[in-house]
Amino acid sequence: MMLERHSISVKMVLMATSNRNPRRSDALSRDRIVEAAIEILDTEDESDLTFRALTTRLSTGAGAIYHHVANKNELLAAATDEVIGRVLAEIAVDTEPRRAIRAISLSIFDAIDAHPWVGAQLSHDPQPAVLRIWKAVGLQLRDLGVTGSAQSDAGSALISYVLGSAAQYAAGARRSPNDTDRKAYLKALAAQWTQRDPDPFVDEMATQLREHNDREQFLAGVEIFLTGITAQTSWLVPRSQ
Amino acid sequence: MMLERHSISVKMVLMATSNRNPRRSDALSRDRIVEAAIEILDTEDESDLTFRALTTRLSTGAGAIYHHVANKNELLAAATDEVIGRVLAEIAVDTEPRRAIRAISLSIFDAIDAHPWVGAQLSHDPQPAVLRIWKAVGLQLRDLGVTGSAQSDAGSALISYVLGSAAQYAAGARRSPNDTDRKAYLKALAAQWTQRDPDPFVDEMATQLREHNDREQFLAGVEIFLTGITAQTSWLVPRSQ
DNA sequence: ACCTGAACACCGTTCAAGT
DNA sequence: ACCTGAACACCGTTCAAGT
Repeated sequence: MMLERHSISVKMVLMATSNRNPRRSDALSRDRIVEAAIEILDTEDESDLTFRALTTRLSTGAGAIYHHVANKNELLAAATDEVIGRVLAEIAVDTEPRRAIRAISLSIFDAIDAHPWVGAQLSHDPQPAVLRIWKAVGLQLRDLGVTGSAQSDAGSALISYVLGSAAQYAAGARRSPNDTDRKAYLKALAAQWTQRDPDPFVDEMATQLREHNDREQFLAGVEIFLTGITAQTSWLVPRSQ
Repeated sequence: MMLERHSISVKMVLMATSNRNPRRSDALSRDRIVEAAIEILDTEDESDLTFRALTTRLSTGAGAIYHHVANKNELLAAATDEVIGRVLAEIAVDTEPRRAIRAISLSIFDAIDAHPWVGAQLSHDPQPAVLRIWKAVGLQLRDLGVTGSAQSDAGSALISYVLGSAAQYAAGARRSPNDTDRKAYLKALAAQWTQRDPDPFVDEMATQLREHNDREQFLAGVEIFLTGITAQTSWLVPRSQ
């Protein structure tokens, strides 16, 4: 509140410099808004992304943001698309489809590890980011010889698995930013399980829950998928071996 | 607004009858609140579940609800647990683990088809419903001979897949309540894909998207899983065949 | 065309006051 | 113990008014 006047003077300085350095212009744009949203989502809590927080950070009015973005949902989708797009673009082109599928899956997992809010977002409404993922996975499946509805089924299965894991993991990761917190969280969750259902079998499951490693378990799941797809494909099309 | 007075008089009638018929008592309880929440979520839009809507339906005050439920998140978790608990309890005990896993997966899929809001909820924070699902799946995997960390990995993979599919499907299903709407939605989404990325390969994917059947594709994914788990298990423990 | 910021129509949650 | 309902501290979104 007390910074209001100060932020105005900062803006005036920026306006002054922008005359000499147009690259540092403070002109509002969709990209700048999305960028600011990502910063807030990464730095603060997911609930801290409000239009009021955005207007403060961008030192502008609410209406100005609506001039570039239709609503909050579109803004969240754009932020998600930006993060996923960046991550998928970085994947090295690999000639071996199975290795490429592992790399794609893992890069999405890591992106959600770094930006937990993306995990929740990816299983919401039409997401442009999901098309990117479908294309990346689909191309590798094609190279693997999986086509037509089999490709659609396999792609759907893998993508649902990746997004499902991501969302599950992100739900916990949001409240445990580091490794120690994560372990404490899993321990508490395991205790909750055994308390809620005092059954020896649940006890065993709780032990596994406590001791598992997220990343390794995620990769184990990808392997189950690849094995399943390969086995089903080789059943139809015998390998040249 | 104008019904305010009327709802009060209705309540007074209920109070009068409750003296003679205690089973129809209007006493507030956690169960009654959860039940009312499920009704609103099923009947109206997800965003229509507000504490004001609840107080109107239960003809009470906001504070009364907070006396039985900690907050909105807990209410949503309880509603989700109620739906999933009901569905899992109905599954016939099947001696063949693979058939049982198919039944469990499908019943969760169908529950989310009937209550799309459950799909979004299941990939949020600690959900008691998720323990139920883990236990149901874990027991079948054990019967299949999968134990220890292999059981944990396989269970995690299957559950992530089921919840991921459910969330993806529910995201679309929320805005297309019937089959005709669903087809129109898929057609629009496919058109969006081809428009956003004019690539022959994306065109093929869009065709598959338009023509696929949700339920069949979901089951195809479960099959890929079962094949993968079986193949990996038989690799380690040769079948007695 | 782009931006401002007050105003609108909501939320979830709290809490003094009642029974 | 259980309930009431006004009040609080927020939201996303709109829109007349400015440049």
